Amino acid sequence: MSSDTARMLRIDLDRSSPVPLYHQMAKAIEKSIETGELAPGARLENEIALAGRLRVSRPTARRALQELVELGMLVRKRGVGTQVAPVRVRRKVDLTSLFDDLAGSGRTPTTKVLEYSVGPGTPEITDLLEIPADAEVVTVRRLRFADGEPLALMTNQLSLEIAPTYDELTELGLYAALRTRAIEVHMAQQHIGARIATAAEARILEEKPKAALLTMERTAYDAAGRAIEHGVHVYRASRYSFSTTLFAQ
Amino acid sequence: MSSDTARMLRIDLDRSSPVPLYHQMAKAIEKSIETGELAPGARLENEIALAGRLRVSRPTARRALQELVELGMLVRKRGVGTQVAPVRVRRKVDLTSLFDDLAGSGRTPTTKVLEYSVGPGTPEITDLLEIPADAEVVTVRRLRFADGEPLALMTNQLSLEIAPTYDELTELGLYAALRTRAIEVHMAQQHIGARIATAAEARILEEKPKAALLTMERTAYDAAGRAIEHGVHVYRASRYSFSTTLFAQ
DNA sequence: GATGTCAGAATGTTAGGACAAAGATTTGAC
DNA sequence: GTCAAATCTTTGTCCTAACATTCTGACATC
Repeated sequence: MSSDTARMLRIDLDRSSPVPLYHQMAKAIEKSIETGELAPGARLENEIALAGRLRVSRPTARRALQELVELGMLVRKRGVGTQVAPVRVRRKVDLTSLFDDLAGSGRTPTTKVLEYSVGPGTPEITDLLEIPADAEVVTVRRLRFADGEPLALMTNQLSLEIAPTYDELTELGLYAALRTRAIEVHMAQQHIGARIATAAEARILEEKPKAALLTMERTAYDAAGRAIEHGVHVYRASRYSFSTTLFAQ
Repeated sequence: MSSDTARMLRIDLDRSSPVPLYHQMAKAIEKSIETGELAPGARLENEIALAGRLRVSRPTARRALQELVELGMLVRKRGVGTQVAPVRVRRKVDLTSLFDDLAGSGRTPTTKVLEYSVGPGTPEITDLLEIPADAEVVTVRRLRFADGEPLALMTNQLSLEIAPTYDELTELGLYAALRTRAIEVHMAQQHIGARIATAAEARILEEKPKAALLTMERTAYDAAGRAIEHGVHVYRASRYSFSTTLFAQ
């Protein structure tokens, strides 16, 4: 009954590292789970034994386990112990992964910049970006391809002050270009909807006239709550859909 | 300089309550933030002073503050202190709120059950629900209205063993009915897309022929990772869109 | 006047201990 | 044999204490 007995993990801690001990522990256990050394349902040692064996205090061991509970990888019950959570329950939180999930799914993303213009913003956009009404706004329109096939038409607007240059934009993605300027997106609000393609959109996206499009409107903010960017994206519904994993509470 | 001085919050702790002290503290501070007593950017006392004043240990105070940091309501910096986060950065994580956000937005949701049938499931659905291939499956088709106007057509399939009765379903929502049977949805995987309405869908939803529909396919799981329910929903894109708030990392 | 150094202030990490609460198991009474 | 009480195991809460790290600002130096 190997699934019934607690598993003794081999964990090496580097006490001279600046990485906290609890995080080293958490990463080591996480790795054991991902490699399958710890199967779903497997019981871990109790925290006192674990702490004793690794020569750390119980709070340190607890914090490591807690970190994994919050990631959904472990489940703990009083009087029972700590078990590895079932696979499906442990996906990480839906991050602001933009388009580059394409690369992750083995497709090759490319981009064509259709427009890069600077000018005064409409009242709507200066309001959304929380900049003065007379401030200059950069408008970027890009066509995104996957394996050479058009997939999405994206219009983004940013304050001129933080906007990447045309060259930066073509070489990196928008968010990657912003990151080189130390602008990090921390949070975004999105609205996802659908509508029929206009004639121009259908032509650009190589879709049939009046095809269904998936639309996404996003405003991104940095950690201080300042608006960074507003985007209106339309995707070919025949080729693309959003996948998310949601958690209760 | 009231925004420069640390704010002394009045916090009452009930030490005879079964609610942990750190959680009582966190809730009290959260309330102060929500009522505006603590404005965004306001500095809190340092954790040692806070702990001393409330007669709790520093770890307890830290844990309370940490809870609020994870909710995005506080920002802490070493050598600086603890500040209230800007408003927009602190929305809670997108929960599995299903349709009942309608009620929250002031519209009146009603439901008409179009179909409630029991029978053997297709291989696809028994596979998704992880039940034996010859198991019986309940199929429910419902039409959802907001303020009397059709909004969505939802088809849900569940194992017969856990399926609510017809009566339960009409009185409560699907998830509420499941909850009365102690079945809690913990996680769901969703795919959101778009397509053109079929003639039948357009008629039922009172849309124009070939209107754009927003589609959502969802499989819901309980905390143990068991599949509970699979649903295929189509929404009138002219009347409905999904709103989400995403966080990096 | 610009720059480097240092002290103070605040949070971050880690230790070790005591007791409480909840679930599982064993024991005991009937 | 069955049910309830007692016990054990395990995690949850809370405490005190010490040291490390980082940011800020003041001071001194060049």
